[in-house]
Amino acid sequence: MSNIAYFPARPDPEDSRPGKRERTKVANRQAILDAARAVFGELGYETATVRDIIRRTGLASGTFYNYYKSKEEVFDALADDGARRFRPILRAESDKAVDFESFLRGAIRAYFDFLEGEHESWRINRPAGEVFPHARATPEIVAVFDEVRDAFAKVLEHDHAPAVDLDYFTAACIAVAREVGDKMLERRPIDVEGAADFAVRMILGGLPALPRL
Amino acid sequence: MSNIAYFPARPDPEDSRPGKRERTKVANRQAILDAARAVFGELGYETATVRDIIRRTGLASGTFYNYYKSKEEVFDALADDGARRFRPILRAESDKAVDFESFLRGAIRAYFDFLEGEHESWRINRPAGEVFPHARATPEIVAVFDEVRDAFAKVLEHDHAPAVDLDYFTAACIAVAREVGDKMLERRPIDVEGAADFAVRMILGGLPALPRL
DNA sequence: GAGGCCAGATGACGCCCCGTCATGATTTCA
DNA sequence: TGAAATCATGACGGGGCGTCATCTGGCCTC
Repeated sequence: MSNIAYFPARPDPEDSRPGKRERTKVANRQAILDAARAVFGELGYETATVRDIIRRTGLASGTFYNYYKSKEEVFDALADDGARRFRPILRAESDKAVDFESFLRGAIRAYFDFLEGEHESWRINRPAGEVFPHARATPEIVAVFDEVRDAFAKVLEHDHAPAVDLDYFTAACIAVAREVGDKMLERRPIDVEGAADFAVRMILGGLPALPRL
Repeated sequence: MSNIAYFPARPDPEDSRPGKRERTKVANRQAILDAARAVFGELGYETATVRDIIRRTGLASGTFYNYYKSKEEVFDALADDGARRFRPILRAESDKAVDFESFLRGAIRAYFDFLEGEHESWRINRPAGEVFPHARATPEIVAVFDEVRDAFAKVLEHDHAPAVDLDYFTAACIAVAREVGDKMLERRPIDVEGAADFAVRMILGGLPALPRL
């Protein structure tokens, strides 16, 4: 019975983690998010139920509602999460860009790379014809949109480009990126470079033709 | 008791309409469609229930299922209906177009006019934040997309324009039109001409810059 | 380390919507 | 006119939803 390392319940003194209470809360929230991603991937958003999600976590049904109000809210949280992870990437592109073209190319390339990565964790075994609702305007998503518009404004001004309708232009660019990105994911092999080139050229060519304000 | 006009149950001999059975069927189907449009407009797609729709028609709940399998199917029917009404308009533009620019301008202008018209019958009193699911790929919608792509192919070839990635290009054009169209509807006053000009110029400018196949 | 407190996990419950189906009413046909 | 076909009806079983009274166990105080 020497004093070898055997510390049944001794708390680690340098463990400055929050208490167990807080930790399980974080873990539960994450577990629900993970389960939701899997269930949405397998059953599709429409078919999936709150019970399907919570069942996969092993938690009780009531527990779900301690974290999210509804299936819709978990979905938004997932979308928000994606936007939150993408934001710094976008910001980096915006910082290193020297003109509109380099920013646009960098941002679209980054978005398509991001799409390809995310793609894996979502499109698992989705029933044919099932479709995700278009992501709603969660705070983070709105922030990304705003950031794109602001970056456009800044870079275009720096280029001494003529003023255009920024709202229309931003919306149109995001629409092109989203749609071409979607189509890109449906092709085999996935050609990020080609798709990005297409979107960039289309936008870049369209810009000088736009009506001036 | 002369033979004045008193024909209790005499069928109109020159009435070549289908039998009563068929007529009420058509009427019911239409009533459900109308009710659905109104209910979706007032409550939003998510909130609305099959019962909300059928209640407005005065029919029994079971009757709904003699016509549509679900709320989703009525929604698709409404979307399909819109596409079916738009198709001849698009076709007319395609027929009278002499080159890509005139076709594009005509088609987008027609779409935006159509949007502005439809707008009225839908966006009545929608709760804030509520959103319609993106229209699913119903047969008529797919047909419209195909028609756009085919018209693009025909007109571009006629212009001796260099070959581009038609799938990407069509998707991108539709995306631009849809997004700019949406934004157009949010502005007051609604400026169809301005929005159409924006979309047309953007696409027209982008086209020559696209990568050649 | 004993005791009390309270955040939060639990799952049974009532509610409502869903889709079905046996029934009856009405039209059509012979 | 009577039989058959069609279809509107609304009651019903099933199931997901969101709540809530209850309980569990972490945390804090002495």
